[in-house]
Amino acid sequence: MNFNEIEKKWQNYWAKNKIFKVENNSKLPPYYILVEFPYPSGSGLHVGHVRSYTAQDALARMKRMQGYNVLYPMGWDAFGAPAEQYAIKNHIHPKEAVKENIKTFKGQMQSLGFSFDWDREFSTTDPKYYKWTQWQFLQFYKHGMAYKATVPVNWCPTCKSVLSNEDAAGGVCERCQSKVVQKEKSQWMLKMSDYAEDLLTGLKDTNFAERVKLGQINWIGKSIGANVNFKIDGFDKEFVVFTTRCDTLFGVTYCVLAPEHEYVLEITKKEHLEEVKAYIEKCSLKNEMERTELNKEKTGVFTGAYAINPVNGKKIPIYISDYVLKTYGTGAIMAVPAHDTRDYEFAKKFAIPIIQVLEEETGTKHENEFTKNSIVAIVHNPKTDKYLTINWGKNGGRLFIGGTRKENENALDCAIREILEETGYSDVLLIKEAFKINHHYYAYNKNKYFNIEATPILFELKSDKREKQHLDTDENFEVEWVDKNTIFNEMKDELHLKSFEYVLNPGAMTGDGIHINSEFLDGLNKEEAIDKMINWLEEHHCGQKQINYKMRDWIFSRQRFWGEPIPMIYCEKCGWVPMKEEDLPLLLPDVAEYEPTIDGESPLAKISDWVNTTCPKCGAKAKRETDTMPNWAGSSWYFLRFMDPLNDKKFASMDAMKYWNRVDWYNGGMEHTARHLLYARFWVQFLYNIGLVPHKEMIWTRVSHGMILGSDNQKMSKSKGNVINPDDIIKEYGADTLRVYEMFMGDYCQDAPWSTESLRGCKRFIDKVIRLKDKVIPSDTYTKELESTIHKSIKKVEHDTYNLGYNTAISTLMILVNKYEEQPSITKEDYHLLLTLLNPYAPHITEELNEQLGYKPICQSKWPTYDEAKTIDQEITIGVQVNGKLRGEITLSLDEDESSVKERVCQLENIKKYLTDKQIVKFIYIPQKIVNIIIK
RNA sequence: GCCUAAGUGGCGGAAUAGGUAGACGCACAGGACUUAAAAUCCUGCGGGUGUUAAAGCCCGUGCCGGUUCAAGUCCGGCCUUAGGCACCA
Repeated sequence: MNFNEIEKKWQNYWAKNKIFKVENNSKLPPYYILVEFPYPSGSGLHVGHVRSYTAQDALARMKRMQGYNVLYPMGWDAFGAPAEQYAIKNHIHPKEAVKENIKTFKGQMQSLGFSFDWDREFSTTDPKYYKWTQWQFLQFYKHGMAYKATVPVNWCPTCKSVLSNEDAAGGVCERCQSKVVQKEKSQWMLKMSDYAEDLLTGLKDTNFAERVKLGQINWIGKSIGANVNFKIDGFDKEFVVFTTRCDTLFGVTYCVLAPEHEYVLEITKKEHLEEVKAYIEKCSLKNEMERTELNKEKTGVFTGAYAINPVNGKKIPIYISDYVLKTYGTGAIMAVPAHDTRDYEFAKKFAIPIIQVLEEETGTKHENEFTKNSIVAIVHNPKTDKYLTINWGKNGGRLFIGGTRKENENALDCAIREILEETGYSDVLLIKEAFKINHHYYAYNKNKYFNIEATPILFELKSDKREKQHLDTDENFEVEWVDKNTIFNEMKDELHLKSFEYVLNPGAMTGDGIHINSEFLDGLNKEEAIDKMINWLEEHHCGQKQINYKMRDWIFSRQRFWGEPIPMIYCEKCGWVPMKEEDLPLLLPDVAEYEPTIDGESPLAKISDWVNTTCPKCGAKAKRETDTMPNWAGSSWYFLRFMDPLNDKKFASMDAMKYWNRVDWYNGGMEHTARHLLYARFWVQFLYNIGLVPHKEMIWTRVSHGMILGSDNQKMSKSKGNVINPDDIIKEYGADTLRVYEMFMGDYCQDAPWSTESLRGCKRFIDKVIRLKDKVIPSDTYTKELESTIHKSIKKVEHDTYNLGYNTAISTLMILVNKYEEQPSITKEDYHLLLTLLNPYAPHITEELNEQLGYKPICQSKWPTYDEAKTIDQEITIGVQVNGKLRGEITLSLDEDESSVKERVCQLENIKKYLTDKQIVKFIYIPQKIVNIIIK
């Protein structure tokens, strides 16, 4: 019998006997394994799907054998743009296309032997399913969580269509290459922002990987700060800015409004109006990512208007610039160029003043410090690219020129004077003055602690003109020109090094420090100053503490045909009225045209029979909402439906959900770990709050798998011709080989390129397993020589299958097979054990061989147990190092004490020669790990 | 640009909590079996040095630096690649 027949045979056995069908009221402990249900595209199952389904299938099969009631369901996420595009192109109804694709997908999945409970299958496009998606939308609406709002969207004027940022990349429509504009559109929104805090705190009730949690945290983007009110000079108006750095308010030198800010045109002075309008026009062509790119040249225009800084009454200019977004914060910012990178660049470009209000602190603070102002002068010679230093040798090392400012002397004069006095150079040109540094140090010659405010100043040497130095008697140093590397290698002084860094890398000072030029904040650090400033703002009624989230409300409308219709009706008199729940589902009409209308409305808008209806409230003529839901809607709660898929009274009964408890293990692609997961959690939390699900978090562990790339290390795509079709592989090598290979190919969480050669290696492995059958002798115990290996293998395969170590589980099995091969014969029990361990990965061939031995089917048997005592070796070989270098190895018994180990180690030939004439400083023995002898 | 990962032989990748780097597999080379090929089996396989052969020695986990008796693993800085960045799903 060939492998294709064997596979068919067992697939039929599983299906006929409903082996994988699960009941909701089992006495066995429940275990819910979920893989993201696929989007059934026209191109069929991808080898990437096979990877994650196999991995979770192995887990499901093992868990079942371990006595769990395992729910491992599968369904179809079939609404969305690709199906619609496919339908338009091929002149076939999306419903038909989806039906066909599902058939293909399901057939492929069955040919791989996945142990899904097919009795729970559904598609998001089934009216019986989307009825509940619509019903849940109505709950959002009824609880004030769904509302209409006008939001900007990418709009292609040629295609008359809304575009994603991806399709509008570079400001050009992907399909027709015309310029994309931003257009305001009225859309249904879900108030996800209300759940920002809950979505953050809920993470502690999950077992998501740390990086998955971080993804969620960053998407939510919580920042604590303040809203500050700025009055507009000459207007009876004020605007609000959100800032996380209200401690820097004294350093504000301008403000920026988003180009779309409502006040812009009103406050702009006549002579600036034209320029401002042109700028707004230009911004409307850019999408958000282009606007906020940090390394792009800053642009903006002055409005001619001024705002009043509430802390000191200073007038500051108001600009508009595209780096400020209307959708984040309040759509307006205060700019502190000294302490914000983007503001710094903007200020430099527009020659706006920069006021330092925070000084970085270096050195260590001490009691009874003397204070003074000083400079660090750095002189660069452009001809030689060297810097002027003074070298104190042993008495202080290499430094730049430093000095104390005399009374009424400014930093620049001081620096020039000190350069002359200490080095004699007199012809220097000021390049720049960097931010001041607050430095603490101890002066040995004066036996005093100092706290100085130092200004780093960069000069360029104009000529070699040099006068006589004016040195004090204790100033005993060499004047030396050195290059950059020498400075980094030899200069140890923190202040001088920091000064060098400041003058070399211009930019804002964004770190912590102590405040200066800030009246009541002077001397405080960042955190203290933020608290104090918030209090001050609240006391003076010009601002208050504010928590801000980057996460925005969910735009829930799509102007497309192939999605769940939004069950809302617009009545001239009553406004938006929800459909009656008993009238659900609101079915998608059968039509032949799915193209959007010329004004960008959903195709549904053209179907007047469908659109025109009556108001559920007053009975007057009314119109249906013609937008549909996004693809994310159906996938936000499907895992709940799997718990109770046939329920026609509820989306899922509380009893069923309580039995299954939650998703124990959720597997999906890396690309879904941020958004899909967040939407699903939001949806569940809402349902929880209105009492419809048992937990606030219904997903416990989330795992993300890596992609399978083409053999050229590129993403598989038709155009690159590197696509592998699982059907071809199954036909030529068998489903078991494909499954084993995909589990063996690499770290499950990392991308891995396809290799047909490696696949053949896995085929050879399976052939070896088959050949082992010829060595089987009848006996019901393990072969003595294999016992330890067998127990270790059970332990490792079990552990690895549960901990994403599928590749090492397979390699353990390969090692086990190699060990079996070394034996002259193996027992029936040895062989049965191997087949059982391999079964989750290669379920068909193992069942077949197992049956030939006369055992009952593995899928109806128990997982083997191991004896911990038999997994521990009585002797272990460890490495012996001398001074950390491996010089030999030694085999020790577990209970050997350190002195005996030491004695034996020192007798080793290769160790002895290192020990002669040397003294053992330290003898390190870490049992079961290493011996390290430190000698001198 | 921002966020999150990853970088180890010719290749895919192993390495529990810092303890013998390269498990397992692929490719390759040599040999056995065969009229021959395939299949199978045996041996070798990071680089250098050394030797009749070996032992041994030196270097080696993207780059630069640090901590430690000991670093692929921890810390600081950089480079490269991949994924996400709100209408692809």
